[in-house]
Amino acid sequence: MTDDSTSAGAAAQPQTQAPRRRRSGRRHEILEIAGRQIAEKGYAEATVRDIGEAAGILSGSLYRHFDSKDTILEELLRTYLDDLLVAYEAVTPASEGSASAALRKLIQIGVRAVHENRVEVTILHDNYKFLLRNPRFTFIQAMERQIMTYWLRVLEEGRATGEFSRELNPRVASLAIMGGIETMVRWFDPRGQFSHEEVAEQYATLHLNGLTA
Amino acid sequence: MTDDSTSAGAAAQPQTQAPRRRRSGRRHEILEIAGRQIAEKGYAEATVRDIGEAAGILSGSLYRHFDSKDTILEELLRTYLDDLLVAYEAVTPASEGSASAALRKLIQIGVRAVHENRVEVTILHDNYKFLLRNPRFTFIQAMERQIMTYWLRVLEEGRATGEFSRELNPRVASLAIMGGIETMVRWFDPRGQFSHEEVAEQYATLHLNGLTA
DNA sequence: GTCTATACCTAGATAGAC
DNA sequence: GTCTATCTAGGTATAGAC
Repeated sequence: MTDDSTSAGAAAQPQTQAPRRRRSGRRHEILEIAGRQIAEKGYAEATVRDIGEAAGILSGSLYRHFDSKDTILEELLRTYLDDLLVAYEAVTPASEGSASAALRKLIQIGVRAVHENRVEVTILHDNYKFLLRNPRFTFIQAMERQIMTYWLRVLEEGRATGEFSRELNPRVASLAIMGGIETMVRWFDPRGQFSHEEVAEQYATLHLNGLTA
Repeated sequence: MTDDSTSAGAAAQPQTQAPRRRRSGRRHEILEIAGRQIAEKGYAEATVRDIGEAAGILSGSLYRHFDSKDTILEELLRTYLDDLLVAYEAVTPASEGSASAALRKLIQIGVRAVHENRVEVTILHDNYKFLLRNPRFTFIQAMERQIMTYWLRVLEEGRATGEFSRELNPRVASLAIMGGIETMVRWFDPRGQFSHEEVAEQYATLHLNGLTA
């Protein structure tokens, strides 16, 4: 079950034992290697033998670091989604200015995530059906629902103030925009014609023009 | 290889032997059942035993109808993409009116495909990585590239005539729009708040506003 | 913490009777 | 065209020596 809740109580914790974020070095290194393998080949297709080989050890040795292959995947995705949620959360108030400014930020965060966390976004995108059907990964749905609320809040506010068109349903518009961002993982090349900032700017132009009445 | 070119010539064809579209009934029925299984569970996860069971036969019996599991998948996707290409091809000239009208049609075709060919679109979306990495399915890339040229032609024409904004790169804009359409497979519910025609209309509104300068 | 060796399972596919 | 029975390959995971 790999339940890392601090059930035994934190009071009894001895001196130097960092309970979380142990960053054992090797463990973290293997996690990154595994992520690259899974992103490149797909979760089912990247075997534990592949991951072991890429890390310079045999598959059996992986199980000294992780309970199972699923554990590796879960750790990768949880870490990423935690950070993404924090980033989105910070922009949602939209207090500082217009809804347009807030939407621009949402788009920038999404596009940047594709660029900077390519491995995780790729894994999430390519294995979505598997992840949704697996009880172990239901946290993903919950976190994405949370992200959706941040988008909705911005679009609804823009619609309420008349900044955005009344014709457009906030949920449909959000999904249309987010879908376009997510599928970037399939074509975006950081060494191509456009940097990720430029792509974000184009997306923002397109959708802000599109939404404003 | 499944090469169905009419190499032997059509002249020597005997009377009642329909060479293509044999629609043997049972074969076609199994194909639809298999499609549903694969769309629901994922290609790797839908086993030949699952497919057989859903069809009321044992897995071994499937091989009287199809050479392999891959054959089933290939036939499903080829048929769908063939039809989709034809639909897109018909609209591309954009001769009849403005680029806006043409783009609206492209969007309608894409959205309608998600609705009417849900099984195939779902399979294509969920197993994209696998399909790209498998030499047997390279035809998919070729056909999608062809579809992309249709979109590009419309967006470039609109940009050339000044109908669409110069700031937007046609390829980036196409991908943003198409990505939003494709990911509909993950949320669109025909019995939900909006029909597929209404979703298409919203998408068209959003993106036509977004593109027009 | 890694290796050797292997258990155990499930997948796609096949042979031959009916 | 379906069933019975089974092969073979390759997957995750484990046990125990080093």
